[in-house]
Amino acid sequence: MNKLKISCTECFEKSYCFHQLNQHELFLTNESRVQVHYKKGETIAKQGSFVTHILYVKNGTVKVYKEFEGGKNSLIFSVLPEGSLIGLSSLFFTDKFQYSIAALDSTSICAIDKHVIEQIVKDNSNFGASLLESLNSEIYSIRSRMISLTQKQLQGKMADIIIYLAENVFRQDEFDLPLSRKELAEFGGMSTMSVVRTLQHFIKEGIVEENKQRITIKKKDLLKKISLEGGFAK
Amino acid sequence: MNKLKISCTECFEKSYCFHQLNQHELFLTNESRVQVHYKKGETIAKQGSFVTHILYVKNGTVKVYKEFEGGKNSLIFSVLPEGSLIGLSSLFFTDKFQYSIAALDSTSICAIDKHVIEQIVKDNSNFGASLLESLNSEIYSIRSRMISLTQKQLQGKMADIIIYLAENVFRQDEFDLPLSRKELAEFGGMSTMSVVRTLQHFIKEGIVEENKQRITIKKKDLLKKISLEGGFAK
DNA sequence: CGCGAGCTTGACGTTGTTCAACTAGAGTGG
DNA sequence: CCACTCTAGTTGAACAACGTCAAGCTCGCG
Repeated sequence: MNKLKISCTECFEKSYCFHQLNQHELFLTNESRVQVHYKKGETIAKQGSFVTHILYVKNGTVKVYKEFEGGKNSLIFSVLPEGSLIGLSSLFFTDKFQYSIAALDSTSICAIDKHVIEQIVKDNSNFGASLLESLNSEIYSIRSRMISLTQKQLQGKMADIIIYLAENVFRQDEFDLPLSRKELAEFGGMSTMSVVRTLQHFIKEGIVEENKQRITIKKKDLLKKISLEGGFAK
Repeated sequence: MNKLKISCTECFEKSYCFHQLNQHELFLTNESRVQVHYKKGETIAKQGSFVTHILYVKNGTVKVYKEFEGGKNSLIFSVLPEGSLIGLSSLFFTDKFQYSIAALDSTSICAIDKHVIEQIVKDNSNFGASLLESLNSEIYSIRSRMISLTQKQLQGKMADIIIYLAENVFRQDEFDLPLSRKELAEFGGMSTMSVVRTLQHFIKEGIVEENKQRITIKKKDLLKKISLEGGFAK
């Protein structure tokens, strides 16, 4: 039991929100906690099903996405690295997942009972405040993506995606791309073909390199410039 | 003083979050409260300036929008009716407005000191919980708009805008349109010309009527169908 | 009565998608 | 170890959607 508690404490080191919890509260979350492992590509949560738990990405990478009728295309809202919490946006709001979640890599998830979290919010207002901060950061991020998707041309969107992955997900300019061309398209609100062409263009220009799955950003300044100018570069 | 307190209580009747406040807390908000009136078209807050207050729309209608370099075009994130709170998404997060706010109608705003609100969050966790609910509702709404703007064609987007205004802003199928064609375009992520054409098409089909500024939805089912099918109707 | 801003319309150009054919590489079974 | 297949990626050409340009219109207002 004590061992579990320590484990839970370590688990939350990467998540700022949980720094607000005291020992007792960590004990409660730990009590209600279940850890599950997913392989690349597996569905973690399905849009429409019940949200009984808040999910913590212990390690791995996941995508949050909306599925549409017909089943073919989707819209990926976010790609999240380890240390992320999923489902906060259902707190006090809905008991159904509005979106689906899938593993992009081999991924470990800790599931914590949603009611336990909601109860802690009511007991510990600092925790609530830090959740507010976290959600506001999420709102800011969604709106930024919305600007990218609605105001920019292909090259600008593509640049934004690469910058997003480098800065928010992997935190370095070289990383293994966990998304297929099709998924990149669903992330950028464009067609698969356009992703291919735009990426190919970036590679030919020496802006990025691709080696197997490994992406290296070679000209970050130029990439940022393309992002700003929406793709009208030159 | 007592009179002011009553006024503040009434003022918040439309805003669910403030139901959580006790008499003392309502007194505090009231103490720090300033009421300002804006004419149609006036800027209430400017992107980049300091957020010192949370704004409550006492009456009127406002738009929240992102301005871009060059100054010509913008992206309207939301159109908010009376009873809305603006600036919640800056709580515990940023001290600058990320976006601008302007009056679409003759509008009265109550400004409440942000630090007072943040303090109340720390004292009253029910208030925090209800803010979480409110923000989560906002996240849901932003994502819905994101889907509309990225996945649908002109007709689908236009249908979504009309439905949004009817259901979320005016709460009836007949209302005075507070947005110019240009603003509708900025709301739908499309060009002014496309707004004109699409609206005109809807009018010719008898889906909506326009009389002066007054919009009347005549075939709501068809409008919803167009929204669902993304504009590929028929 | 004339002016100007917002609205409308058509013709045209650009951007990005679709379709279809082709290629490369990974996994499978003989 | 080699076909064999299957999927993901690539490429070009035709096409559709949407934006841009330019001109004319309407209506409120001085």
